[in-house]
Amino acid sequence: MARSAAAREVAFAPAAAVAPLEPPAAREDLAETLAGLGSELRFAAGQEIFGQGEAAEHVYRVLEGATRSYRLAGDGRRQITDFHFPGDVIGLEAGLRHSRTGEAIGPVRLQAVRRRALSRLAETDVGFAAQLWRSTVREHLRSQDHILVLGRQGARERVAGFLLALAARLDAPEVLDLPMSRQDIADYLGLTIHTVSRTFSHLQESGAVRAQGARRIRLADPDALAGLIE
Amino acid sequence: MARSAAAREVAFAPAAAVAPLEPPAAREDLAETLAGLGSELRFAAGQEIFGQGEAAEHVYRVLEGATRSYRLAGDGRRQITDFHFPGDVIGLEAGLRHSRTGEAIGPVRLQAVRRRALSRLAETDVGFAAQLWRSTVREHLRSQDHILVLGRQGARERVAGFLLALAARLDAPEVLDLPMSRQDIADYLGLTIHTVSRTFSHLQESGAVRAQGARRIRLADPDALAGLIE
DNA sequence: CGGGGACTTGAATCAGGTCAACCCCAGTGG
DNA sequence: CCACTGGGGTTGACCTGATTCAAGTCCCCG
Repeated sequence: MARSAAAREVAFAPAAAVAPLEPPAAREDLAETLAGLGSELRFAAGQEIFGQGEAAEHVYRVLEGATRSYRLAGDGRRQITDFHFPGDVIGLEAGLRHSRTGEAIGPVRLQAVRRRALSRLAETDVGFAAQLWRSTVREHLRSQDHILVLGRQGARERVAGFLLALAARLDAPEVLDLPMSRQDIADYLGLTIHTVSRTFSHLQESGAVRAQGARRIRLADPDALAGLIE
Repeated sequence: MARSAAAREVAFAPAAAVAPLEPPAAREDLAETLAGLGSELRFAAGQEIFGQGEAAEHVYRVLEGATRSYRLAGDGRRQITDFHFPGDVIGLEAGLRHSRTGEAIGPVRLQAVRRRALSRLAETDVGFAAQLWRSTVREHLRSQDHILVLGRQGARERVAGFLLALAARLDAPEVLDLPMSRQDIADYLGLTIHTVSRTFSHLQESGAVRAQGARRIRLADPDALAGLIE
């Protein structure tokens, strides 16, 4: 998404260059606001944090580790909708129930905040309500990007884009430590584990990437990766 | 989505059967609230209502006709993210700019509401802020469904699911009048126009569907269609 | 050091895309 | 009234990229 982000820069133009359309109020982040609230929790690798269909009683802020959110189709097919990292807020719902399942990828440290507390805050504090809304909108924009990827890109583009997006998100300009398995990546990108693996190999052969074990990827030539997209 | 909706019924269980987790306050619809505001507009077939990257100065409520929202990839590839029908609110953004382009499919009648008016309302009326949020969440849930379709379903499933969803949305239990072209459907489902056309033919051969011209589809056997999904 | 899950790789297969021809029909103008 | 035109849609033949099936190899953990 380094590239996708660059594309968006063009499409939406730097904010600074545009006359402000509204006061930059309530611009702080939801995660910040949550920082003081709630209690700390730990989950081991693979444990479920919340389940699709369960009552949504908490919201979680990721403190350490990584998580995945997914939906299951009627048969067993799994579609991972997103990965989450420290600073992200997960499990936020407007309805009564969780629309997806959240799981720890590795060991995870979380901060759990009662949904009730949020509701009450939102009812009195307009700025907080705006934060909730913005947070959902941001998630929605990420989903739209995801739709574009799944609807229109080939395997090369998907994997290259995934690596760049992850690097941007983890602030890892050089070496990327993937917390998730190949199967996770496949279920996120709408591919099979085989195609993902093969594509990694191709990227390595082409010199765009150098692997040090399956989970440690050096982005040797980010421009080459970016060139594969579109 | 008649089927997808049925699936959700299972996953999330009927709300009535569950102890209420929060008071059913502010449950009314955003579109209702907007009803009084703003002025009426008309667009001809194919006209752009708002463009990706433009300042988001209005929100629109569809009164009559159908619209499509899409994003363009770097090259020309188009991904339609959603279709909209009377009662839907389109062009709602939290940021300054539109993240997608909105176009009239056929002649459309809209009601335009200034974004400023919404912002002001949201700042004073907590219930309205909640409506904004819920509306975005609903959109986001639709996107998640879309992601599942694009990531995990084959052409048959996509087209069958599309027809059922459209029928449910238009309250057309029998005969479906498609406002959009085959190309639109293809760009929504992440397929080519050829595959969509072929798939329609297959559905017709199998008796699930009967076509009366390209745009008028009789859902002869909805259960058969539902059976194709998953 | 051994076992087993995670990962890789090859060969065969297939779904969907590409290329190309054609049909259908509404609108236009002679 | 009819021939022409052009856009939308359908259909066939072929091709290709991703899946499937089937062995392997690697390496992490006990």
